[in-house]
Amino acid sequence: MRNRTAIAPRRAAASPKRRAAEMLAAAAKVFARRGYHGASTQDIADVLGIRQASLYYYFESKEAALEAVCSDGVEDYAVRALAVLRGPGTASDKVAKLVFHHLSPVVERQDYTVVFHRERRYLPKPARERIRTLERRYERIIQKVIEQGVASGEFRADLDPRMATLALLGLGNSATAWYGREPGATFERITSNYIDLLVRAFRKDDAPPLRVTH
Amino acid sequence: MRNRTAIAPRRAAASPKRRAAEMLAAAAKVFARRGYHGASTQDIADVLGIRQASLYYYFESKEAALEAVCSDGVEDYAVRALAVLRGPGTASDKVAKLVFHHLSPVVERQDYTVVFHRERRYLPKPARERIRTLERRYERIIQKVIEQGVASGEFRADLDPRMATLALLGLGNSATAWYGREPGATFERITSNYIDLLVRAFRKDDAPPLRVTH
DNA sequence: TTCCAATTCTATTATGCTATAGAATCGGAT
DNA sequence: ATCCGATTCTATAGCATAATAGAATTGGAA
Repeated sequence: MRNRTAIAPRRAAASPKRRAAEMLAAAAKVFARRGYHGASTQDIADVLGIRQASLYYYFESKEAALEAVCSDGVEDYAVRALAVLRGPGTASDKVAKLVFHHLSPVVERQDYTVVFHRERRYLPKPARERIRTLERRYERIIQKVIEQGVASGEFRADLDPRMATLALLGLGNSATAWYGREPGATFERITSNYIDLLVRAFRKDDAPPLRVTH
Repeated sequence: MRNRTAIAPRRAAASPKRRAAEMLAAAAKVFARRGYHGASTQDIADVLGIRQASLYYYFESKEAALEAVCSDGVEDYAVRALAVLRGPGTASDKVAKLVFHHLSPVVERQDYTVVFHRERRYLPKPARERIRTLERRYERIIQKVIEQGVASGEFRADLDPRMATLALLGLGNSATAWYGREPGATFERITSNYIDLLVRAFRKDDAPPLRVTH
Protein backbone atom coordinates (compact mmCIF):
# COMPACT_ATOMS: atom_id res chain seq x y z
CA MET A 1 0.00 0.00 0.00
CA ARG A 2 2.53 2.52 -1.11
CA ASN A 3 4.84 3.01 1.81
CA ARG A 4 2.60 3.75 4.81
CA THR A 5 1.53 7.21 3.91
CA ALA A 6 -2.09 6.41 4.56
CA ILE A 7 -1.43 4.69 7.84
CA ALA A 8 0.76 6.92 9.97
CA PRO A 9 2.53 9.83 8.36
CA ARG A 10 2.00 11.82 11.53
CA ARG A 11 4.62 13.51 13.60
CA ALA A 12 7.40 11.47 15.14
CA ALA A 13 4.78 8.78 15.83
CA ALA A 14 5.46 9.14 19.55
CA SER A 15 4.69 12.83 19.98
CA PRO A 16 0.97 12.62 19.26
CA LYS A 17 0.40 10.12 22.01
CA ARG A 18 2.53 12.07 24.40
CA ARG A 19 0.67 15.24 23.54
CA ALA A 20 -2.66 13.57 24.13
CA ALA A 21 -1.37 12.40 27.47
CA GLU A 22 -0.39 15.96 28.32
CA MET A 23 -3.91 17.07 27.57
CA LEU A 24 -5.25 14.39 29.86
CA ALA A 25 -2.83 15.33 32.60
CA ALA A 26 -3.83 18.97 32.31
CA ALA A 27 -7.50 18.06 32.49
CA ALA A 28 -6.86 15.82 35.49
CA LYS A 29 -4.94 18.56 37.25
CA VAL A 30 -7.63 21.16 36.74
CA PHE A 31 -10.51 18.82 37.54
CA ALA A 32 -8.73 17.74 40.70
CA ARG A 33 -8.23 21.30 41.88
CA ARG A 34 -11.49 22.92 40.91
CA GLY A 35 -13.84 20.00 40.46
CA TYR A 36 -15.43 19.08 37.16
CA HIS A 37 -18.15 21.72 37.14
CA GLY A 38 -15.92 24.34 38.68
CA ALA A 39 -13.28 23.86 36.03
CA SER A 40 -13.58 25.61 32.70
CA THR A 41 -12.07 24.43 29.47
CA GLN A 42 -10.24 27.75 29.52
CA ASP A 43 -8.52 26.69 32.73
CA ILE A 44 -7.29 23.52 31.08
CA ALA A 45 -6.08 25.40 28.03
CA ASP A 46 -4.20 27.82 30.27
CA VAL A 47 -2.25 24.98 31.84
CA LEU A 48 -1.17 23.87 28.39
CA GLY A 49 -0.58 27.34 27.03
CA ILE A 50 -2.96 26.89 24.14
CA ARG A 51 -6.30 28.37 23.16
CA GLN A 52 -9.52 27.10 24.66
CA ALA A 53 -10.95 25.95 21.35
CA SER A 54 -7.83 23.95 20.52
CA LEU A 55 -8.71 21.42 23.17
CA TYR A 56 -11.53 20.19 21.02
CA TYR A 57 -9.05 18.69 18.64
CA TYR A 58 -8.32 16.13 21.37
CA PHE A 59 -11.62 15.85 23.20
CA GLU A 60 -15.08 15.65 21.81
CA SER A 61 -16.40 17.41 24.87
CA LYS A 62 -15.52 18.35 28.40
CA GLU A 63 -17.48 15.33 29.55
CA ALA A 64 -15.43 13.01 27.37
CA ALA A 65 -12.29 14.42 28.97
CA LEU A 66 -13.70 13.62 32.38
CA GLU A 67 -14.43 10.07 31.39
CA ALA A 68 -10.92 9.67 30.02
CA VAL A 69 -9.41 10.92 33.26
CA CYS A 70 -11.63 8.69 35.36
CA SER A 71 -10.85 5.62 33.28
CA ASP A 72 -7.18 6.33 33.63
CA GLY A 73 -7.79 6.67 37.35
CA VAL A 74 -9.15 3.16 37.83
CA GLU A 75 -8.10 0.90 35.04
CA ASP A 76 -4.89 -0.44 36.54
CA TYR A 77 -6.33 -1.22 39.93
CA ALA A 78 -8.14 -4.40 39.03
CA VAL A 79 -5.18 -5.71 37.09
CA ARG A 80 -2.80 -5.34 39.98
CA ALA A 81 -5.28 -6.63 42.51
CA LEU A 82 -5.78 -9.74 40.44
CA ALA A 83 -2.05 -10.36 40.44
CA VAL A 84 -2.10 -10.15 44.22
CA LEU A 85 -5.06 -12.49 44.52
CA ARG A 86 -3.41 -15.11 42.34
CA GLY A 87 0.08 -14.60 43.69
CA PRO A 88 1.73 -16.21 46.71
CA GLY A 89 1.52 -15.27 50.34
CA THR A 90 -0.80 -15.45 53.30
CA ALA A 91 -4.06 -13.54 53.34
CA SER A 92 -2.40 -10.94 55.55
CA ASP A 93 0.40 -10.56 53.05
CA LYS A 94 -2.15 -10.09 50.33
CA VAL A 95 -4.05 -7.48 52.27
CA ALA A 96 -0.76 -5.67 52.76
CA LYS A 97 -0.09 -5.78 49.05
CA LEU A 98 -3.60 -4.63 48.23
CA VAL A 99 -3.26 -1.62 50.49
CA PHE A 100 0.14 -0.86 49.07
CA HIS A 101 -1.10 -1.00 45.50
CA HIS A 102 -4.18 0.97 46.38
CA LEU A 103 -2.13 3.80 47.82
CA SER A 104 0.78 3.79 45.39
CA PRO A 105 -0.95 5.71 42.61
CA VAL A 106 -1.68 8.51 45.03
CA VAL A 107 1.90 9.63 44.88
CA GLU A 108 2.44 10.27 41.18
CA ARG A 109 -1.07 10.00 39.90
CA GLN A 110 -2.95 11.82 42.61
CA ASP A 111 -4.87 13.98 40.18
CA TYR A 112 -6.31 11.01 38.34
CA THR A 113 -7.32 9.13 41.44
CA VAL A 114 -8.79 12.17 43.10
CA VAL A 115 -10.84 12.99 40.04
CA PHE A 116 -11.98 9.43 39.75
CA HIS A 117 -13.18 9.45 43.33
CA ARG A 118 -14.83 12.81 43.44
CA GLU A 119 -16.06 13.51 39.96
CA ARG A 120 -17.04 10.25 38.37
CA ARG A 121 -20.54 10.75 39.65
CA TYR A 122 -21.05 13.63 37.28
CA LEU A 123 -20.59 11.42 34.26
CA PRO A 124 -23.69 10.61 32.22
CA LYS A 125 -25.15 7.21 32.95
CA PRO A 126 -23.51 5.17 30.19
CA ALA A 127 -20.02 6.41 31.00
CA ARG A 128 -20.65 6.09 34.70
CA GLU A 129 -21.62 2.49 34.21
CA ARG A 130 -18.53 1.75 32.19
CA ILE A 131 -16.41 3.08 35.04
CA ARG A 132 -18.52 1.30 37.62
CA THR A 133 -17.84 -2.01 35.94
CA LEU A 134 -14.10 -1.62 36.35
CA GLU A 135 -14.69 -0.57 39.92
CA ARG A 136 -16.85 -3.52 40.80
CA ARG A 137 -14.30 -5.89 39.36
CA TYR A 138 -11.70 -4.40 41.66
CA GLU A 139 -13.93 -4.62 44.70
CA ARG A 140 -14.77 -8.22 44.01
CA ILE A 141 -11.11 -9.19 43.88
CA ILE A 142 -10.43 -7.56 47.21
CA GLN A 143 -13.41 -9.26 48.73
CA LYS A 144 -12.19 -12.59 47.42
CA VAL A 145 -8.84 -12.14 49.14
CA ILE A 146 -10.66 -11.52 52.38
CA GLU A 147 -12.99 -14.45 51.88
CA GLN A 148 -10.02 -16.72 51.29
CA GLY A 149 -8.48 -15.48 54.50
CA VAL A 150 -11.64 -16.37 56.35
CA ALA A 151 -11.93 -19.73 54.64
CA SER A 152 -8.36 -20.67 55.48
CA GLY A 153 -8.92 -19.79 59.11
CA GLU A 154 -6.38 -16.99 59.06
CA PHE A 155 -9.06 -14.34 59.49
CA ARG A 156 -11.88 -14.40 62.01
CA ALA A 157 -14.83 -16.53 61.04
CA ASP A 158 -17.20 -13.74 62.01
CA LEU A 159 -15.47 -11.16 59.82
CA ASP A 160 -18.00 -9.64 57.43
CA PRO A 161 -16.17 -9.74 54.08
CA ARG A 162 -18.24 -7.02 52.50
CA MET A 163 -17.74 -4.63 55.38
CA ALA A 164 -14.08 -5.50 55.50
CA THR A 165 -13.75 -4.71 51.80
CA LEU A 166 -15.47 -1.40 52.20
CA ALA A 167 -13.28 -0.64 55.18
CA LEU A 168 -10.14 -1.34 53.21
CA LEU A 169 -11.31 0.83 50.34
CA GLY A 170 -12.64 3.52 52.63
CA LEU A 171 -9.40 3.80 54.50
CA GLY A 172 -7.44 3.96 51.28
CA ASN A 173 -9.68 6.54 49.76
CA SER A 174 -9.62 8.74 52.80
CA ALA A 175 -5.84 8.68 52.61
CA THR A 176 -6.15 9.80 49.02
CA ALA A 177 -8.08 12.79 50.21
CA TRP A 178 -5.62 14.14 52.74
CA TYR A 179 -2.33 12.88 51.36
CA GLY A 180 -0.24 15.97 50.69
CA ARG A 181 -2.30 18.12 53.04
CA GLU A 182 -1.70 16.31 56.30
CA PRO A 183 1.78 17.28 57.52
CA GLY A 184 4.01 14.36 58.36
CA ALA A 185 1.86 11.85 56.56
CA THR A 186 4.37 10.20 54.28
CA PHE A 187 3.42 7.41 51.98
CA GLU A 188 5.33 4.91 54.09
CA ARG A 189 3.79 5.99 57.35
CA ILE A 190 0.27 5.84 56.01
CA THR A 191 0.76 2.56 54.24
CA SER A 192 2.36 0.70 57.12
CA ASN A 193 -0.15 2.04 59.61
CA TYR A 194 -3.14 1.11 57.53
CA ILE A 195 -1.81 -2.33 56.76
CA ASP A 196 -1.16 -2.91 60.40
CA LEU A 197 -4.56 -1.65 61.36
CA LEU A 198 -6.48 -3.76 58.89
CA VAL A 199 -4.57 -6.94 59.50
CA ARG A 200 -5.06 -6.61 63.24
CA ALA A 201 -8.73 -6.11 62.70
CA PHE A 202 -9.08 -9.05 60.35
CA ARG A 203 -7.01 -11.74 62.05
CA LYS A 204 -8.17 -14.22 64.62
CA ASP A 205 -7.81 -13.15 68.21
CA ASP A 206 -5.50 -16.05 69.00
CA ALA A 207 -3.38 -15.63 65.89
CA PRO A 208 0.38 -15.47 66.30
CA PRO A 209 1.92 -11.98 66.50
CA LEU A 210 2.00 -9.89 63.38
CA ARG A 211 4.79 -10.30 60.91
CA VAL A 212 3.65 -8.99 57.58
CA THR A 213 6.07 -8.61 54.72
CA HIS A 214 5.67 -5.73 52.36
CA MET B 1 -39.02 49.83 74.03
CA ARG B 2 -42.75 50.06 73.67
CA ASN B 3 -44.10 46.55 73.60
CA ARG B 4 -41.70 44.70 71.29
CA THR B 5 -42.85 46.05 68.01
CA ALA B 6 -39.35 46.99 67.05
CA ILE B 7 -37.90 43.69 68.10
CA ALA B 8 -39.97 40.95 66.57
CA PRO B 9 -43.25 41.85 64.94
CA ARG B 10 -42.62 39.21 62.27
CA ARG B 11 -44.81 36.28 61.40
CA ALA B 12 -45.67 33.73 64.05
CA ALA B 13 -42.09 34.11 65.28
CA ALA B 14 -41.51 30.44 64.53
CA SER B 15 -42.33 30.38 60.83
CA PRO B 16 -39.47 32.57 59.66
CA LYS B 17 -36.88 30.33 61.20
CA ARG B 18 -38.56 27.26 59.86
CA ARG B 19 -38.69 28.79 56.42
CA ALA B 20 -35.01 29.64 56.55
CA ALA B 21 -34.31 26.06 57.55
CA GLU B 22 -36.30 24.88 54.55
CA MET B 23 -34.13 27.02 52.32
CA LEU B 24 -31.04 25.51 53.85
CA ALA B 25 -32.40 22.01 53.46
CA ALA B 26 -33.19 22.66 49.83
CA ALA B 27 -29.71 24.03 49.22
CA ALA B 28 -28.17 21.06 50.99
CA LYS B 29 -30.22 18.65 48.94
CA VAL B 30 -29.28 20.21 45.63
CA PHE B 31 -25.63 20.70 46.53
CA ALA B 32 -25.42 17.09 47.66
CA ARG B 33 -26.88 15.79 44.42
CA ARG B 34 -25.23 18.01 41.87
CA GLY B 35 -22.25 19.44 43.69
CA TYR B 36 -21.82 23.10 44.49
CA HIS B 37 -20.69 24.21 41.06
CA GLY B 38 -23.01 21.87 39.26
CA ALA B 39 -26.02 23.19 41.14
CA SER B 40 -27.76 26.34 40.02
CA THR B 41 -29.73 28.65 42.24
CA GLN B 42 -32.59 27.83 39.90
CA ASP B 43 -32.36 24.19 40.95
CA ILE B 44 -32.69 25.19 44.59
CA ALA B 45 -35.63 27.44 43.85
CA ASP B 46 -37.34 24.62 41.97
CA VAL B 47 -37.17 22.40 45.04
CA LEU B 48 -38.92 25.09 47.05
CA GLY B 49 -41.39 26.06 44.36
CA ILE B 50 -40.34 29.68 44.36
CA ARG B 51 -38.56 31.96 41.90
CA GLN B 52 -34.80 31.93 41.60
CA ALA B 53 -34.39 35.54 42.66
CA SER B 54 -36.46 35.00 45.80
CA LEU B 55 -33.66 32.97 47.31
CA TYR B 56 -31.65 36.12 47.73
CA TYR B 57 -33.99 37.24 50.43
CA TYR B 58 -32.49 34.48 52.57
CA PHE B 59 -28.94 34.20 51.25
CA GLU B 60 -26.55 36.92 50.35
CA SER B 61 -25.02 34.67 47.75
CA LYS B 62 -24.78 31.09 46.61
CA GLU B 63 -21.47 30.89 48.40
CA ALA B 64 -23.03 32.02 51.67
CA ALA B 65 -25.59 29.26 51.31
CA LEU B 66 -22.79 26.75 50.92
CA GLU B 67 -21.09 27.98 54.04
CA ALA B 68 -24.33 27.77 55.98
CA VAL B 69 -24.87 24.19 54.85
CA CYS B 70 -21.31 23.22 55.69
CA SER B 71 -21.47 24.81 59.12
CA ASP B 72 -24.66 22.95 59.81
CA GLY B 73 -22.88 19.82 58.65
CA VAL B 74 -20.11 19.99 61.26
CA GLU B 75 -21.11 22.11 64.16
CA ASP B 76 -22.62 19.43 66.36
CA TYR B 77 -19.80 16.95 65.96
CA ALA B 78 -17.33 18.58 68.29
CA VAL B 79 -19.96 19.11 70.95
CA ARG B 80 -20.97 15.50 71.04
CA ALA B 81 -17.41 14.25 70.84
CA LEU B 82 -16.49 16.37 73.82
CA ALA B 83 -19.29 14.82 75.82
CA VAL B 84 -17.90 11.41 74.96
CA LEU B 85 -14.37 12.39 75.93
CA ARG B 86 -15.47 13.71 79.28
CA GLY B 87 -18.03 11.02 79.93
CA PRO B 88 -17.56 7.63 81.56
CA GLY B 89 -16.37 4.40 80.03
CA THR B 90 -13.25 2.68 78.80
CA ALA B 91 -11.34 3.99 75.80
CA SER B 92 -12.95 1.27 73.72
CA ASP B 93 -16.37 2.36 74.87
CA LYS B 94 -15.53 5.89 73.89
CA VAL B 95 -14.31 4.88 70.47
CA ALA B 96 -17.58 3.05 70.01
CA LYS B 97 -19.51 6.14 70.99
CA LEU B 98 -17.43 8.33 68.73
CA VAL B 99 -18.10 6.10 65.75
CA PHE B 100 -21.76 5.97 66.60
CA HIS B 101 -22.05 9.71 66.84
CA HIS B 102 -20.00 10.19 63.73
CA LEU B 103 -22.30 7.99 61.71
CA SER B 104 -25.64 8.98 63.23
CA PRO B 105 -26.09 12.21 61.27
CA VAL B 106 -25.71 10.30 58.05
CA VAL B 107 -29.19 8.93 58.43
CA GLU B 108 -31.34 12.05 58.65
CA ARG B 109 -28.81 14.69 57.77
CA GLN B 110 -27.01 12.99 54.95
CA ASP B 111 -27.24 15.98 52.65
CA TYR B 112 -25.53 18.27 55.10
CA THR B 113 -22.71 15.89 55.92
CA VAL B 114 -22.14 14.98 52.30
CA VAL B 115 -21.96 18.61 51.29
CA PHE B 116 -19.66 19.37 54.15
CA HIS B 117 -17.31 16.61 53.08
CA ARG B 118 -17.30 17.18 49.37
CA GLU B 119 -17.91 20.85 48.85
CA ARG B 120 -16.35 22.74 51.72
CA ARG B 121 -13.18 23.03 49.70
CA TYR B 122 -14.87 25.38 47.28
CA LEU B 123 -15.48 27.94 49.96
CA PRO B 124 -13.37 31.09 49.85
CA LYS B 125 -10.47 31.06 52.24
CA PRO B 126 -12.03 32.91 55.21
CA ALA B 127 -15.09 30.73 55.29
CA ARG B 128 -13.04 27.61 54.70
CA GLU B 129 -10.92 28.49 57.68
CA ARG B 130 -13.93 29.05 59.87
CA ILE B 131 -15.14 25.57 59.01
CA ARG B 132 -11.68 24.13 59.37
CA THR B 133 -11.51 25.40 62.93
CA LEU B 134 -14.60 23.46 63.94
CA GLU B 135 -13.19 20.46 62.16
CA ARG B 136 -9.83 20.58 63.87
CA ARG B 137 -11.48 20.86 67.24
CA TYR B 138 -13.39 17.67 66.50
CA GLU B 139 -10.29 15.84 65.33
CA ARG B 140 -8.36 16.86 68.40
CA ILE B 141 -11.01 15.46 70.70
CA ILE B 142 -10.97 12.13 68.93
CA GLN B 143 -7.23 12.01 69.08
CA LYS B 144 -7.35 12.75 72.78
CA VAL B 145 -9.62 9.77 73.39
CA ILE B 146 -7.15 7.57 71.59
CA GLU B 147 -4.17 9.04 73.44
CA GLN B 148 -5.91 8.37 76.73
CA GLY B 149 -6.45 4.80 75.66
CA VAL B 150 -2.76 4.45 74.96
CA ALA B 151 -1.77 6.18 78.18
CA SER B 152 -4.00 3.93 80.26
CA GLY B 153 -2.51 0.87 78.64
CA GLU B 154 -5.78 -0.19 77.10
CA PHE B 155 -4.53 0.51 73.56
CA ARG B 156 -1.21 -0.60 72.13
CA ALA B 157 1.73 1.55 73.10
CA ASP B 158 2.88 1.63 69.49
CA LEU B 159 -0.47 2.86 68.18
CA ASP B 160 0.06 6.06 66.22
CA PRO B 161 -2.69 8.35 67.57
CA ARG B 162 -2.75 10.61 64.56
CA MET B 163 -3.04 7.76 62.12
CA ALA B 164 -5.65 6.13 64.30
CA THR B 165 -7.67 9.34 64.32
CA LEU B 166 -7.48 9.65 60.57
CA ALA B 167 -8.46 6.03 60.24
CA LEU B 168 -11.52 6.52 62.40
CA LEU B 169 -12.55 9.58 60.46
CA GLY B 170 -11.71 8.03 57.13
CA LEU B 171 -13.78 4.97 57.81
CA GLY B 172 -16.69 7.08 58.94
CA ASN B 173 -16.51 9.37 55.99
CA SER B 174 -16.32 6.57 53.51
CA ALA B 175 -19.48 5.16 55.03
CA THR B 176 -21.07 8.54 54.50
CA ALA B 177 -20.27 8.25 50.83
CA TRP B 178 -21.90 4.93 50.12
CA TYR B 179 -24.61 4.78 52.75
CA GLY B 180 -27.87 4.50 50.86
CA ARG B 181 -26.17 3.18 47.74
CA GLU B 182 -24.68 -0.01 49.10
CA PRO B 183 -27.47 -2.58 49.37
CA GLY B 184 -27.75 -4.26 52.73
CA ALA B 185 -25.63 -1.68 54.47
CA THR B 186 -27.88 -0.63 57.31
CA PHE B 187 -26.81 1.88 59.86
CA GLU B 188 -26.53 -0.82 62.51
CA ARG B 189 -24.46 -3.15 60.41
CA ILE B 190 -22.01 -0.44 59.41
CA THR B 191 -21.73 0.97 62.87
CA SER B 192 -21.16 -2.27 64.69
CA ASN B 193 -18.69 -3.50 62.12
CA TYR B 194 -16.65 -0.34 62.16
CA ILE B 195 -16.58 -0.16 65.91
CA ASP B 196 -15.49 -3.76 66.09
CA LEU B 197 -12.84 -3.21 63.48
CA LEU B 198 -11.33 -0.15 65.06
CA VAL B 199 -11.34 -1.45 68.59
CA ARG B 200 -9.64 -4.67 67.49
CA ALA B 201 -7.03 -2.64 65.69
CA PHE B 202 -6.41 -0.33 68.62
CA ARG B 203 -6.34 -2.69 71.59
CA LYS B 204 -3.36 -4.51 72.97
CA ASP B 205 -2.72 -7.93 71.55
CA ASP B 206 -3.10 -9.57 74.93
CA ALA B 207 -6.21 -7.64 75.90
CA PRO B 208 -9.22 -9.58 77.13
CA PRO B 209 -11.87 -10.42 74.51
CA LEU B 210 -14.04 -7.67 73.17
CA ARG B 211 -17.08 -6.59 75.02
CA VAL B 212 -18.00 -3.12 73.94
CA THR B 213 -21.23 -1.53 75.04
CA HIS B 214 -23.04 0.79 72.72
C1' DT C 1 10.70 23.60 -3.13
C1' DT C 2 6.15 21.91 -2.74
C1' DC C 3 2.74 19.35 -0.64
C1' DC C 4 -0.08 17.47 2.94
C1' DA C 5 -1.91 16.18 7.05
C1' DA C 6 -1.73 17.34 11.84
C1' DT C 7 -2.30 20.82 14.90
C1' DT C 8 -3.48 25.27 16.63
C1' DC C 9 -5.66 29.57 15.95
C1' DT C 10 -9.40 33.42 15.32
C1' DA C 11 -13.99 34.53 15.51
C1' DT C 12 -18.41 33.67 16.87
C1' DT C 13 -22.87 31.60 18.47
C1' DA C 14 -25.91 30.43 21.77
C1' DT C 15 -26.89 29.50 26.19
C1' DG C 16 -27.03 29.58 31.20
C1' DC C 17 -26.05 31.65 35.39
C1' DT C 18 -25.58 34.91 39.51
C1' DA C 19 -27.09 38.89 41.26
C1' DT C 20 -29.63 43.48 41.57
C1' DA C 21 -33.67 46.77 41.38
C1' DG C 22 -37.83 47.65 42.37
C1' DA C 23 -42.86 46.38 42.17
C1' DA C 24 -46.59 43.43 43.97
C1' DT C 25 -48.73 40.65 47.59
C1' DC C 26 -49.87 38.78 51.93
C1' DG C 27 -51.42 38.47 56.65
C1' DG C 28 -51.47 40.16 61.23
C1' DA C 29 -51.82 44.17 64.23
C1' DT C 30 -53.87 48.63 65.05
C1' DA D 1 -60.56 49.42 56.94
C1' DT D 2 -55.90 50.55 56.93
C1' DC D 3 -51.21 50.03 57.52
C1' DC D 4 -46.75 47.91 57.59
C1' DG D 5 -43.16 44.94 57.40
C1' DA D 6 -42.04 40.42 55.63
C1' DT D 7 -41.90 37.85 51.68
C1' DT D 8 -42.09 36.79 46.91
C1' DC D 9 -42.38 38.34 42.31
C1' DT D 10 -41.05 40.39 37.44
C1' DA D 11 -37.55 42.01 34.65
C1' DT D 12 -33.06 42.47 33.38
C1' DA D 13 -28.02 43.44 33.46
C1' DG D 14 -23.80 41.47 32.76
C1' DC D 15 -20.74 38.02 32.47
C1' DA D 16 -18.74 33.22 31.70
C1' DT D 17 -18.93 29.24 29.31
C1' DA D 18 -19.04 25.08 25.93
C1' DA D 19 -18.87 24.21 21.45
C1' DT D 20 -18.60 24.99 16.18
C1' DA D 21 -16.71 26.74 11.64
C1' DG D 22 -13.26 27.54 9.09
C1' DA D 23 -8.65 29.85 8.39
C1' DA D 24 -3.69 29.77 9.37
C1' DT D 25 0.49 27.42 10.48
C1' DT D 26 3.80 23.87 11.10
C1' DG D 27 7.20 20.35 10.06
C1' DG D 28 8.36 16.28 7.74
C1' DA D 29 8.22 13.71 3.34
C1' DA D 30 8.34 13.62 -1.64
